[in-house]
Amino acid sequence: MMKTHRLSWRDVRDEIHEAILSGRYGPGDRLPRDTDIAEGLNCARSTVQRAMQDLSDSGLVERRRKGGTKVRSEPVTRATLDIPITRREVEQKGGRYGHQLIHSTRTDAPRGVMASFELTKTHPMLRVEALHLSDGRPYILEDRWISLDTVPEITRVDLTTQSANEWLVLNRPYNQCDLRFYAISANNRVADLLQIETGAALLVVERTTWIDNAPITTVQAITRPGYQLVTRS
Amino acid sequence: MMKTHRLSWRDVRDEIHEAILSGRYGPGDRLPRDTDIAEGLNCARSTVQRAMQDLSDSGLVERRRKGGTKVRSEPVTRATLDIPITRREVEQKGGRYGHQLIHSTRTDAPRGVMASFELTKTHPMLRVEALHLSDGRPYILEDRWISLDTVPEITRVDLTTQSANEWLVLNRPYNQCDLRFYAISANNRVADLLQIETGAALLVVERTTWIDNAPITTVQAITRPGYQLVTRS
DNA sequence: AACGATATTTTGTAGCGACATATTTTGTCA
DNA sequence: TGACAAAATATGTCGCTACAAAATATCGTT
Repeated sequence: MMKTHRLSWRDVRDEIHEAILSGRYGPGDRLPRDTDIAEGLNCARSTVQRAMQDLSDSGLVERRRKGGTKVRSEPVTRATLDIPITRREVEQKGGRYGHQLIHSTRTDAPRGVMASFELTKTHPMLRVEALHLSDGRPYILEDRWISLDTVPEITRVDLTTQSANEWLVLNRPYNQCDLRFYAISANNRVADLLQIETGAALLVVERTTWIDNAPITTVQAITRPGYQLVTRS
Repeated sequence: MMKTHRLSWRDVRDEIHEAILSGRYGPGDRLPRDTDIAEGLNCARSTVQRAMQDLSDSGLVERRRKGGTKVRSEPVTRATLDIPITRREVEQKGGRYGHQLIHSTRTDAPRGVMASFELTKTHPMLRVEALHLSDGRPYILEDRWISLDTVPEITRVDLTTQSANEWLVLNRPYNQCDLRFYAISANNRVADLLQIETGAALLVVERTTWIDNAPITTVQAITRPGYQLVTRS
């Protein structure tokens, strides 16, 4: 007796995925309900559920209670990025990490920073500018604002020894994180600090983090020319 | 009788997350095994499993069979990006979408394209340059290479009517996708096509897709100045 | 026909049990 | 001591059941 190999939820997922790719179900179409698919494939509904959840997470289908499962009519490319702490990133690429504090100042949040945090009232902050180095050469220039209300102890940290990036990641984990990526032209000051030509195109990674809706930090990381962000495999 | 509210896996996840944030478990520490946590919280192991899986997906902990669950010693920021088809993106922002074919040529893949696909042999391709417009103004300039082996029917598609971007996404779904982001300075040709100043800093999104390891397309999308990529909320 | 209450349907989630699988630890033998 | 085999252990997965929650469909009333 041929013992038919038990289906894994990945198999089920790929089966459904395949059915969509092959055009059996087009954008906007409704798929059969989980129990029917389960019966058709001879597996448990929980297996179909897991498969569907995965397809839903990856943006291929949309599920609604009672409404059933539909193929997304406007497909999206959904990608996941890993952004490690900078020291780790440099070391992973085989460089020797270093960092350099440029200055650290107490001041209230300006307009742009308040907007990043969605704040309405003035908020005391520590502004820290620092340079991350790889093999002694400038790698990333960061302009960071840290909430003194949420992270008062930052004033007692020696930011010349440990970068604010590293101290925060290790000591102040966050709940919520917004990222944005864009390009800028190096102005004279940035070019000088990064030791590059004025006007060079640079990728900027802006990150804002909160814990339980309380602002922690927002940072604008200006990368050196040629820097690339790549999705994880 | 106090009806103790049944714990959801999200509650369990948050509980564990909290335990890590509060420092009860530091980077590199091993967490108790699932069954013990389940007993401690008075829920089923499957609930803890789901919670742990989520924490593992979000990069906070690492799990290994027999090895147990450990708090990641090198934390990462993990973010998810949605990249819609360009027409959709323009319309969502309230613009009127248009596109314009610049040229379309049959030719073998050059070095860079072969590298993107990890190809070793020459490969026939269709190179398509096109401009996406928002309210009649240049929005994204794309330089695309399409595999004629994998997608031969592209030669019969009228790319002046429908953009290659849209036709491919709707007709040739992919299995695997690599993305990379970087910044470039507009050269004369790019500046001319996008109607901007030479030397402006532009964000580039490069995307390469496969189906079952067969190359489909690779595209370099050069965005107009000020363009930002934002993580989904 | 319009509205609101109620029933129905479909997905979402929790619990339990059983096995599968990967990895480490231990044990055995040369 | 080293190499290999076997046992132990923690997570991973599947099936099943029961119930919860959300969205839609239905029906009765005005």
